[in-house]
Amino acid sequence: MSRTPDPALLGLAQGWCALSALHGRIEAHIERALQAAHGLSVREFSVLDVLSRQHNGEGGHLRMNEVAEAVVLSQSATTRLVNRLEDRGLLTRYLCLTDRRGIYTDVTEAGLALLGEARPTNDTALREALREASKREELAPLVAAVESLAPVS
Amino acid sequence: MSRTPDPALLGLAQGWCALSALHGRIEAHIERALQAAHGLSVREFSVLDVLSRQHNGEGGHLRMNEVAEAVVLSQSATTRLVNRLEDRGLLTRYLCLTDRRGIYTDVTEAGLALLGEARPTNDTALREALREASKREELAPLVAAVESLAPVS
DNA sequence: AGACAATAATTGCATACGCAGATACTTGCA
DNA sequence: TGCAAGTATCTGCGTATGCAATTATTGTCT
Repeated sequence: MSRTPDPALLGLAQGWCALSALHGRIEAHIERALQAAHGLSVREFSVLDVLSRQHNGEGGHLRMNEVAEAVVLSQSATTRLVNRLEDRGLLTRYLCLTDRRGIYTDVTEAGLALLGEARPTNDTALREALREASKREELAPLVAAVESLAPVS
Repeated sequence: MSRTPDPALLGLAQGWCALSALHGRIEAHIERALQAAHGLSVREFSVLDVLSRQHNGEGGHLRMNEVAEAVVLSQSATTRLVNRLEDRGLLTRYLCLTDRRGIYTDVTEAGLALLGEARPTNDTALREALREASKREELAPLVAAVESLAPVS
């Protein structure tokens, strides 16, 4: 009845399961920390972080759809997320001059300040979540993989 | 102005970012496939999968809160998720006889059948998503880590 | 037994999400 | 110029989520 069709495939499924579980645990933990301390959701923090990085080098600013892809969110959700941050004065919108379909965003001083405050909270919560997850047998190897991702360079 | 306080910490943040992005991409891809082919969400599939495994050995059935932890979901969301599956006739609820606070669930024949149909869809979509993600430089190492998670054993 | 804390599950509420359709702008081609 | 196709963003709608409060059951202590 219940056969094991493909061992390699079973491994893949387990890997995905572990990835999903680890992601869920970390996200929940950081979400609570950021929300309690700064009234920011994980995604809001993530967007501010991405936008602040792109602005740093004064290279090319990101269009809405590029932001959406960077944080893996639908375009509609990105629109509303940016709306929220704009309403709170954390960033500003402005149209692209050469193509008025495109919309750019700048993180304001207030946004950068909040981001700066929130970053330690985020990092601490991340470390805690990883430490907690590494206690679970099925998650430990993935935790190790994440920790060894960008070691030096 | 913008200093780099702790390189190790930066690595952690990048690792978490990659983990998050990879998870989001895989989930979105599988979600579309499962939804289109079987009207199942990723989480619904996940719950059916977990429950069917636990029932196999006829070991101990899972309580609601154990299910919630297994799929990393709040208890309220789990209640409603199980409600949906029960309404569709994919599983049944029954009270634990020795502790009437606890509630157990059995996957029905229909549930097992649907799960069996959906599993190949899930696996195929997972492979596609991983293959796609491995093309992205920042995700490739994590993809490799996931793929090498449960190789043999 | 009776009171009180602890545990399991559910429900009310506000919010964020994705999909599909609508709107605004640009580009290409006649 | 004028019109069709393509691209970027936003809006309407239904649904899933988490938190906090609620209900039901069990265990403990006197």
